[in-house]
Amino acid sequence: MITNKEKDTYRNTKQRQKILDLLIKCDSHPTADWIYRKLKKKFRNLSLGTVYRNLRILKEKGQIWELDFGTGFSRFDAMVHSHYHFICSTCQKIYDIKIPPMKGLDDKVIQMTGFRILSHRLVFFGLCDVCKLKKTKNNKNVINHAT
Amino acid sequence: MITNKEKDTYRNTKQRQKILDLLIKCDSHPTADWIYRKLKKKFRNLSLGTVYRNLRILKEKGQIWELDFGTGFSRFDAMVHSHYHFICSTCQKIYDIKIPPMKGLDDKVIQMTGFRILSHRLVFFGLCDVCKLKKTKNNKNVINHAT
DNA sequence: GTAGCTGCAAACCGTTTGCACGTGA
DNA sequence: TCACGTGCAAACGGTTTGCAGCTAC
Repeated sequence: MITNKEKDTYRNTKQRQKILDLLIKCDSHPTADWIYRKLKKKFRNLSLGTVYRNLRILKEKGQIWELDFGTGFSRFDAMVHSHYHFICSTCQKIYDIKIPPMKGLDDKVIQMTGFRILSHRLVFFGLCDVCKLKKTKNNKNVINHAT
Repeated sequence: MITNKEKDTYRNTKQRQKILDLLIKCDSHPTADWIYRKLKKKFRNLSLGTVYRNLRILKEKGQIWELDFGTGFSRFDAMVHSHYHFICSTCQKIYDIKIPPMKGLDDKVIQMTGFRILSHRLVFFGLCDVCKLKKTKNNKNVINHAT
């Protein structure tokens, strides 16, 4: 089985560079469409298909991550060093959680399973500050609001 | 903000019961379509829309989980007690990882952020036994194969 | 020169939804 | 009784893809 990842004959195109630049610059986790609309302003005839194709290539090259939190669409992230995420179950905002990555976890699972573990992804769910405050004000009887 | 979760006037229908039974019985993580095709055999005029609607309701009632691993479609799981997952980056098979759930993690993030943390989800990526073996046999020069 | 890339638009496909009818409580 | 649920089919929307022309190397 040969994966695209092994290909290394990628060209340097303006479009791809702009997409990567944007992802590095902004510290949020944009969707493909957001990236498209943002770049479209300067790059008048950019197409959404190109954005998607390049996001896939950048992912294959290991320069970005694709994050899927079950919201129905992907988000992309250029912070390729390991970090974790928090999603507010109410406002859906995504925060980076800067716990030092737990390499020991991988080792634990390697021992248990014998599999080769390459990485892990850890996502916390709950209520962010703003929503927590709103909640206690407006609706004191609601206790559980997990996704 | 009122969520569907607060609703408790659900009826007991044959369809919903069958879907839950199936999810409890099978220890894999089926897709909506798999559930539909499985139940369709006995339940001749079951519709896919009904399966989706009931999966959403069961999720709202907290009886099942919806798992989204970025494969483009959701998987469902009736093991509602906390557990973790492993996905083989090559064959895409999903395994349950039976590490005791780390409640301490939530507390750590609560301290860091002040957010209310309700749960977390931990997914490991790598190569399962079978694919690991195939890989070392067929393609010794390929080192990295992370998703 | 040419393999890879782009813009465009249509196709794809998992999921949702509107509607008329059915059914559990 | 009647609000909730169902089957059916069409719509939705994020993503992919076929194609002809373009461009990095």
